[in-house]
Amino acid sequence: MPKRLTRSFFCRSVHEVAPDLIGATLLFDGVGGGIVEVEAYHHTDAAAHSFRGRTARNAVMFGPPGYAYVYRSYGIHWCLNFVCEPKGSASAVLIRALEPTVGLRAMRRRRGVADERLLCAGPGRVCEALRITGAQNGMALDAPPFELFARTGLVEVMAGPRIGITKAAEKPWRYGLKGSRFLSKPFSSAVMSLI
DNA sequence: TGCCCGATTAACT
DNA sequence: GTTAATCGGGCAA
Repeated sequence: MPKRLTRSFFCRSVHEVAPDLIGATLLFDGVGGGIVEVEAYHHTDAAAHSFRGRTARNAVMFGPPGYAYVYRSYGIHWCLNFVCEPKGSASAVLIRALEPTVGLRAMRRRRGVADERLLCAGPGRVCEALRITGAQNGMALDAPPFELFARTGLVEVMAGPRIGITKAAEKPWRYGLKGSRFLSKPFSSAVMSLI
């Protein structure tokens, strides 16, 4: 049985936690799969919601690590983040894609598509498949209905520029599982490490 | 108060 | 490749 991720897992730099999440398993209400793509956001990073200080929307990012920060994107979609580092550093990891493994029937129904590769390939799609909304903003990640399990064994992690941003777009803070069919977009084969 | 724009997606051509 | 959908946050006035 894989080891559950606890609060302490998130009490590190967002740049350590983000690649470490590749290969971990995320379930919400018993539905989800393996994390194959994430992005890191830090308060010193112009692309981060926390960059310009605390507001009502991003308040959870300024709180303790190990909690979910969920925000509305383009007025349409929800996006899920994991808050990292010591309290107040205002950093988080955006969950961008999963390899769906548990609850495929529910995910297909919620998403309205049959193709496994399109169930969780993108941050908005992940939230739709897992039925995560603003109601989950501020919820603890180490307690139900969230379940997180550490990966078992080594994985090859790719790194590259983040998607859909204009500020600090050159920073290589997007991480993904090498060769996964479930990425929201392929990596251009630049940086890779075995962890 | 008004205006611009975004950590997106799906449906176009 | 391009664009509409859709709306709250953040900032200027």
